[in-house]
Amino acid sequence: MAKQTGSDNYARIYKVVDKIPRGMIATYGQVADLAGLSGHARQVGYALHAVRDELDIPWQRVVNAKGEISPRSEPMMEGVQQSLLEAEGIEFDKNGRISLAQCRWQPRLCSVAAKDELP
DNA sequence: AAACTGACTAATA
DNA sequence: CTATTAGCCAGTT
Repeated sequence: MAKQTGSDNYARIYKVVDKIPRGMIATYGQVADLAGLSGHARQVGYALHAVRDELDIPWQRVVNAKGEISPRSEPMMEGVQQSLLEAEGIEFDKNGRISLAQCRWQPRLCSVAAKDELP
């Protein structure tokens, strides 16, 4: 088919992130994998940066592989993500780290159903 | 059009 | 634990 790149990948990422239940978190790599972009964790972060607040994407539920909030370019957002997560019931470690083993979203129960329309 | 940058991950030392 | 290397893709200059 014609050009199906760029925004198409973003759409999957938004879809997956939007599936993350409240009180849980997912890593960039995980989102990328669920979006069918396994290995493209970088794109996930990039897509989330472009999503802005215009959409209802819970970008705050996406953290890096260390279970910590990644340092972003905008210092004004510093601490905002953590506050949002805490408001959802996420617990942070003393180092501002989240217990992945405890809050990691495990898409194997019945979520993620939406599936993707691609092979 | 080429080069650079960026909300990443994983492996290796 | 830190440091380094490699891979990935899109947007900006």
